[in-house]
Amino acid sequence: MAAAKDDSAGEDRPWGEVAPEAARRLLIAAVDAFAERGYHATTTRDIAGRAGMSPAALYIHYKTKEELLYRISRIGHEKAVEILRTAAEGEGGAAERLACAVRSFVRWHAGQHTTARVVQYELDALGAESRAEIVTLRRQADAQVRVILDDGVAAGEFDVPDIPGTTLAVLSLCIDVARWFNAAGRRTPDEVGTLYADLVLRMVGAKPAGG
Amino acid sequence: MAAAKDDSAGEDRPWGEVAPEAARRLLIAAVDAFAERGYHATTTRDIAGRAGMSPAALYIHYKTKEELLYRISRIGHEKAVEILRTAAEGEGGAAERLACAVRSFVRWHAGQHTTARVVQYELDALGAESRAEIVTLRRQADAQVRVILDDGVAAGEFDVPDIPGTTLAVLSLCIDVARWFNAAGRRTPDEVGTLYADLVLRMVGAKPAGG
DNA sequence: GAAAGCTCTAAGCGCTTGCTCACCAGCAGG
DNA sequence: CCTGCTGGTGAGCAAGCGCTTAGAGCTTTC
Repeated sequence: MAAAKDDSAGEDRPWGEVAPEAARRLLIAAVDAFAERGYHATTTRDIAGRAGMSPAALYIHYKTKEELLYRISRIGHEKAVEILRTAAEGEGGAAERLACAVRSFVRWHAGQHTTARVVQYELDALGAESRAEIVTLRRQADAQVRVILDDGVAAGEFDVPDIPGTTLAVLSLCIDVARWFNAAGRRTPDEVGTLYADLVLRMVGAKPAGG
Repeated sequence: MAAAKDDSAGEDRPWGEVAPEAARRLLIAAVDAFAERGYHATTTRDIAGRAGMSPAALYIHYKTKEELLYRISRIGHEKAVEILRTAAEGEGGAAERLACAVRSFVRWHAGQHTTARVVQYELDALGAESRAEIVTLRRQADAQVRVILDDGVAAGEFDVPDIPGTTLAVLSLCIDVARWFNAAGRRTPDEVGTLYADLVLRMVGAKPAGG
């Protein structure tokens, strides 16, 4: 059980790619605020305040409040697609790749649940153009899981009567982790990932060993 | 497969219990608006407008905008608990009851997805007291599913290593239907309910027939 | 060492928000 | 015909919103 490359959810640090330090601080502040209170309930004053700056400073680095959300959403979705692609293109049987995909995807949604919450639930606060762009990324994520299921069924490893429906369910299950995680706080992201990988293998009727 | 009483998601009409006609119209308008744009992005003028009334009329029937959300959330959660309890207390084996619970819970989340979206995703727009009250209802919903899983494991019908975790996953899967349903619109609530009931039975390792 | 360029701030503009208040139509009871 | 009640309206208030603008401090450039 070490074929499909696993780790990819843990990067150096969450928002390293955001360029000027002040812009990065603002973006992180925005993620926290959006996750905590929602996009519309968050004020630009709140974001700037959390970043230790005046309200006007925000507009030096971002044109609008919405651009902040867009940036967050875009980077987050790219990360999500990357996680799933890494798993889908990994080595090993379909079951291993599916387990790996679910494990790392869930681990990300749990560990970075504040980011994930913004990414997954504030999508329609975006304008039409930005949203369309993000939806494209989302479809790429779907496709990764779909491919694994197709492979598994073709290889006789899985028993899945409804592949599109099951794809949807698997992704849905993983995504919803962002909603409830840390409400109780009893489980680690790793534990949830392992549990969910097991549940999903059962959902697709994976043969316990070798197929 | 007719033991556990099934239907309970379809009532006479959605908000029949809301007393004066104008209050009901306002509440329905609020559900639509909250589901469409989110609680914070919805204005009282928008709600009143959808109900064909002036902004001030809202305050004859509800003290604040938050009270509207509270009323919606309360009634919705009561409905959810009722659906799960009906299934949990039905006759038949654990597998039948679990399938029934998932089927009717999912059918509600899909069919009434606009209500369900408000109920499930706008919870923390509520004040502390209201939220606490709703959280109690939510725990009751959890308990219903938990009981079915306990029964199934005790009877040897299910194979579930982690009962609390699986309970969480089952509910999570059902709830997230409210998020994605009708985005595409290819499936009926019934179809999704049936698919999900099957997936959940696999998750708990239910013996295909008789146990 | 003055000019130019960034980053950031204090102050505030125009607008929208949740909510209120003075008032009014329709309809019962006498 | 007046009275009182219920359920509605139009106008508008105080507060808070996203965002702008004039200018201050600090480097960098020549």
